[in-house]
Amino acid sequence: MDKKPCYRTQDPQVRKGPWTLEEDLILMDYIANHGEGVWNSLAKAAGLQRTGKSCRLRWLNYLRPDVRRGNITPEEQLLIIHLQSMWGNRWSEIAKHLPGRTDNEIKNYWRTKIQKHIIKQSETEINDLTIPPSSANACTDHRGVSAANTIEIACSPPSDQGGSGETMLSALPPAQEPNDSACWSVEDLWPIQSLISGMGDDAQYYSV
DNA sequence: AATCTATGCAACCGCCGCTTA
DNA sequence: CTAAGCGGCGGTTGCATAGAT
Repeated sequence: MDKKPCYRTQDPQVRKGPWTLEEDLILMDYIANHGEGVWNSLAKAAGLQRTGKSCRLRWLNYLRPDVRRGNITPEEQLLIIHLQSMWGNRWSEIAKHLPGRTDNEIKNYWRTKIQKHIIKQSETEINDLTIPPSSANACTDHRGVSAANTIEIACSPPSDQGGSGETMLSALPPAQEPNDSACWSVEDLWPIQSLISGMGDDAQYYSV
């Protein structure tokens, strides 16, 4: 527990905000020589004026050599949609099935690309049902995207999906039975393929 | 060309569970 | 048994920039 949250420290020695190239190099160099360890100690030992949490986040999401950056592939996108529909926002679990992708990247991708289209689609369906648009807008924040968190589509907790050696689509868990009255999935609203094709210009990046 | 708006992403925040002394 | 420290997670924010007007 963060009884004394690091970020609230008054210590002027603790830097926050974007990492500099120099800081990146220091962290990478230290981990290359000493390995990952207790992050708070690592930060001090490396001479970084950062919190352990900040170092860990930077390393895991950006500096780690096996981190893959760039466009999400169609296979990855399908997997994200499928796993999110089953597990909800358990990004770390989802990330385990996408080698080289971080939970933060998947989370951002979901919120900025997929969620947006879900809301648009929902609003379209709501309009089709002649429900006043104000109802559909009620769940959007100042960006109009955040509130899809309220779309609770988790159906089952993550379980052992057969190990991490599986390749993308072969790792797809069996689809949930739609007759679970307490749960529903993205697929219940529209087919995944139509979701992708509905992404318009974005779809050009996902063509196989 | 200048201004406004939307978008993407890196990083921060706060909470929780586990471990250890 | 309990308190403190740490790692980890999900949600949120702020900034840079691309695109629209």
